[in-house]
Amino acid sequence: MRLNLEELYTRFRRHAVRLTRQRAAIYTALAETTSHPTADDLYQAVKRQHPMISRNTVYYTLGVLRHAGLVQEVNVGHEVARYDGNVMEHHHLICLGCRQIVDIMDEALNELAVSDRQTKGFHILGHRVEFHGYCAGCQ
Amino acid sequence: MRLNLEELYTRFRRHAVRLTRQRAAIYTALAETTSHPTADDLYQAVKRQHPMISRNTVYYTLGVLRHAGLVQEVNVGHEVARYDGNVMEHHHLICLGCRQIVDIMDEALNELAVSDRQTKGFHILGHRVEFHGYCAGCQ
DNA sequence: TGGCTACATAGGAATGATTCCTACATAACA
DNA sequence: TGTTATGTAGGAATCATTCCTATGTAGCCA
Repeated sequence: MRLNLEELYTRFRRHAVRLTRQRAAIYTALAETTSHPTADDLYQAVKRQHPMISRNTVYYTLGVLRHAGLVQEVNVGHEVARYDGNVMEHHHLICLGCRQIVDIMDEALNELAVSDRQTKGFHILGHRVEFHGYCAGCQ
Repeated sequence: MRLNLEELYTRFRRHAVRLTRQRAAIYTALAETTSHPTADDLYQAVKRQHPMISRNTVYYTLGVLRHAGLVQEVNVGHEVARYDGNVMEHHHLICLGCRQIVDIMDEALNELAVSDRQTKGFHILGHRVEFHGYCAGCQ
């Protein structure tokens, strides 16, 4: 997905996030990939255009974007945090071989619920599903 | 669930894990709670009986038990790793307030599958579901 | 359009869970 | 009971992430 400046400006404005060159670069890098990069992947990518950018800015920005709902954090087990520019409700396939993460858009999964007997008095707001296995290349 | 020594001995034997005082203490502490403690929680608990135990032993032992399938790691977002002595197939409720984790045993969740259109060539071996919300106390 | 001000950034230091290293101890088997 | 492979303690190292702070700048207002 290619993003132009107006679109970027509108999105940030809508979520009350101040737009800077660094933020534009970080968000664009993330929104244009489906590979669920780590903070450091993004730092390395953005550094090509912004050699002076600091890792701290990347972390701080990801935090801001996440709070604003422009970005999601995806965690595979206890590994390094990875990020997802796709904020529509969706779930993940995780390859146990190459650790790649693939999005699944599936209405049935989105509508999943726990049986009342099992909610243990919780007020449930959302859920996450991850499937583990081996991708075509790793089988 | 109370564990006696014979039972412990049988379980470890069955999974080809060498039994030591430290391992017995760590595994027992974990198997007798449903609170999904962290490695440090277990270290603190076990230290009462074994003042000389090292944190390293706790980490190393949890690794061994996990590989042997006697213990599971549970990860909530990007927080500290937590452990679960319940190795039957099950899923989790997570409280966004107090961060407690509650087990859900639910056949329907265990049998969840992705629609074929969505497997993207993956050979799927298992899945995890976590529900997020607020527990009775935190609402 | 220029100036103000609250918020961003860079860069380095600090944190803290986890892992690594290694000398000593001990469970399990013969 | 002795041997040996494996476990343990303790301290050092790692490394993703967060904290600190001086300087820079986006966005608003006159």
